[in-house]
Amino acid sequence: MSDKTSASIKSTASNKALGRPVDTAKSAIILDAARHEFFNIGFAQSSIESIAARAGVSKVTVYNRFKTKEALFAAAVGNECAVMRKALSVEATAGGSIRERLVHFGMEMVAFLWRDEMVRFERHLAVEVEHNPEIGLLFLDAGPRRLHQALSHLLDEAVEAGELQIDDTEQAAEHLSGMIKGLADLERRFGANISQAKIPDPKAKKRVNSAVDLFLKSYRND
Amino acid sequence: MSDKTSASIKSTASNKALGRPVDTAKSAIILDAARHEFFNIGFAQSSIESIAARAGVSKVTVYNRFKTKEALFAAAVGNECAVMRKALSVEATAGGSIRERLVHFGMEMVAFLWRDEMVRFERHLAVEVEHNPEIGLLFLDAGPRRLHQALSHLLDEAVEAGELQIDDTEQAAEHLSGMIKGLADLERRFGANISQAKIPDPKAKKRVNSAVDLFLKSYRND
DNA sequence: GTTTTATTATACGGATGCGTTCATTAATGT
DNA sequence: ACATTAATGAACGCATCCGTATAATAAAAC
Repeated sequence: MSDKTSASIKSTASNKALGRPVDTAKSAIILDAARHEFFNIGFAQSSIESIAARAGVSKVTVYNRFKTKEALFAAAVGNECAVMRKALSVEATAGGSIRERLVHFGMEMVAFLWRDEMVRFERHLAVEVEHNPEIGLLFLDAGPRRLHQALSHLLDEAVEAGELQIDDTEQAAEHLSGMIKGLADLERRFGANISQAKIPDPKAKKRVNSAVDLFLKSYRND
Repeated sequence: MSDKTSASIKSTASNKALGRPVDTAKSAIILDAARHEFFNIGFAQSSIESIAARAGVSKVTVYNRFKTKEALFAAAVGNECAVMRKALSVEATAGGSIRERLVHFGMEMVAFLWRDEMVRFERHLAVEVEHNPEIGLLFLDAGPRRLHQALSHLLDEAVEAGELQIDDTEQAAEHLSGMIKGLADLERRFGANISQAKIPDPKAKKRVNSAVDLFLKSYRND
């Protein structure tokens, strides 16, 4: 992807490229501007010109880094997914009782999903998946599947520690995360503007707690 | 909405309107064509001209019935929601054991949600909600909230019949439907093309059954 | 200075599409 | 026949925007 540094095969041992060097910082700035436009007003409504303007960059520069508008969109999605990966990898659930750990996981998950940017990202991404299925898989691998693995792993550890008794931890993880999202997930995606209340979802605490209750009532080892 | 029949206040007792009558069938045809375009390729990608062509109608006729493109979209959404209401009202869950009834409900729900048209409808609707929150509420009232009420009602009846013991049936309904959708809901929205397998979701049966199992393990009255 | 490359500003060709206008034709009544 | 309204077809003004091209400027090495 970045083989522009070794410009010519016949070049001498001098690694330095000739002429004005590429401003590497600009790519990230462009991607950030693209993220802002694409996931706030959508792919079709966004224009390369406005993205370039927001990035403080010429339109031609954008085209020099990204072949086409769709390529820029795909790159922006990839970038967001990379950010998501990082955010989800820090999420090492701390100690406490199994109930506390599960509730903590659930509340973290809700807080993560109910963010305004996340809602908009999901919305605009879902539409473009129809036109470009790869970006959908990119997101699934970076977000949901990763979260699911993390929860499954948490359950596995609890099973090994003798706290829970579960045959199929992956199935159990799917059930728990499904309950945590619940009907509220639809309200999140189709309901009135999200970012009006400070708390992402006022009923989240109750929902997560009762979900964990129901979960533990069956799986707790006692 | 249809006060064009009583054209003039000063008109005589003759109810019949003057001149060529409006072809009332055309509105439905236009809405159907609009549905096809809007929910397959999206609002921005759809053009009034192509919708009119698909409907076998002049572009001007479309503008005569619907003031603007956005109004046409909103009307198409309303129409789809009306269809959804009808489809969901027929869903009188038949008899059988409580387990059978819940599994039946779950499988019907999955079959309904996993349809290709439903997936695309959700996708394209969710994006436009950002620009027009009303249509989101229209959908929520016609679909998810209605489904939730139906399930809650089913649970209420089972509680009254002594089959289940539940404090908060609405919360319980939310948990059950959440488990039924599970992680697969995300695969549905962001995964590879849906309509390749005949069965909507190959793991649906297992997921629904285990969800009902977990549900009944806590709430069954025995 | 010169050379080389990156970047900008500007303009262009080509296409699309909304919403409107106008003249014409079609379908009803009287 | 006539009057009246619906609907069509075609064109228009206006705007947006992708992707490209061109001339000028900026930043580095020599």
